[in-house]
Amino acid sequence: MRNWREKNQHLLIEVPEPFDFKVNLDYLQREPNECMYEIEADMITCVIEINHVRTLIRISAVDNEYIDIECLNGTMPKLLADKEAIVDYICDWFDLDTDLVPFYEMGCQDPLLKHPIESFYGLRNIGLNNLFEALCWGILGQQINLKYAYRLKRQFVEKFGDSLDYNDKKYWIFPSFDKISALTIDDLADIKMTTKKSEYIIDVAKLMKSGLLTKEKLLNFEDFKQAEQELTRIRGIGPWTANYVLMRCLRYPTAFPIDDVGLINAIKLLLGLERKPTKEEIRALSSNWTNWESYATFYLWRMLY
DNA sequence: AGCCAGGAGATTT
DNA sequence: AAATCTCATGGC
Repeated sequence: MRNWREKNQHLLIEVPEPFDFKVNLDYLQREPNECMYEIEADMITCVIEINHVRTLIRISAVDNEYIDIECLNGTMPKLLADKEAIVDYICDWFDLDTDLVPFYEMGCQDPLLKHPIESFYGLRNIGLNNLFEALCWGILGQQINLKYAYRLKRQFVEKFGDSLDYNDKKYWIFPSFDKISALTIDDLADIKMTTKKSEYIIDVAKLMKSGLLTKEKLLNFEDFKQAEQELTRIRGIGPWTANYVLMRCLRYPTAFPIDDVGLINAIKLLLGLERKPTKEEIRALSSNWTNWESYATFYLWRMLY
């Protein structure tokens, strides 16, 4: 676990090097319709669940040396284990335990990664800690533009999620698989995702409720290919969604959504191509990214959005 | 107005 | 196996 300490009801986590809080904050606030957290005055406010207790936290940075976590409403847990759980959550979310130096050493000589690395130096692969949320977000976002995907997510969250109120604002908690598993397609009808997507999301919720699909299980595979296979066996989860979730939630460094249009368009942009690169061309261009495919994808996406 | 969107499953060839 | 169709709505 990273070094951290408590001071005046705040938790202070030492950040790794390289890390740039502002760059990560810019990533988090790139979408105005994001509904899972609020960002104001360089502070992130959101709800996290620690041992089934909902805690409203505010995250900021102290001179880019510490990440500062304040528990609002006097919700700082008493137990050391719960404080550590908050620290763990933040380390996971901001991917603080990955040593980025080898990525930058590789990437600074890579024709595709050179520019993104210079532009977003200190950016981490910001995660989606909640597996159900990551799966829903992946399924819901298939084959639609991102703006619309964020609208669908907001509708889904505001209809089926809970929220905490603080200073006249609502802070949302992503709907639980427990709740969604009990729904029918009709319940999801006024959220305008396709009927198929509604089916897939309810089925995934049922699978998670059954206990057959857990983060622990997906993390315990030797090889990410096995985890990928475990996911793609599920209806509605193809290679793109599987790799997206393995990258953003399970954090397999070799996860690589190679068919992603964002990745394709970022490469097209960076190389100034008239047409989209083929899959074979992308394979060739990414051949030196071994064990950093996930980070490379994240940085290339950032060039577009 | 018309193509495209951070795809996947089903169907046809 | 590989190509094609369908889902379906909105962004630009």
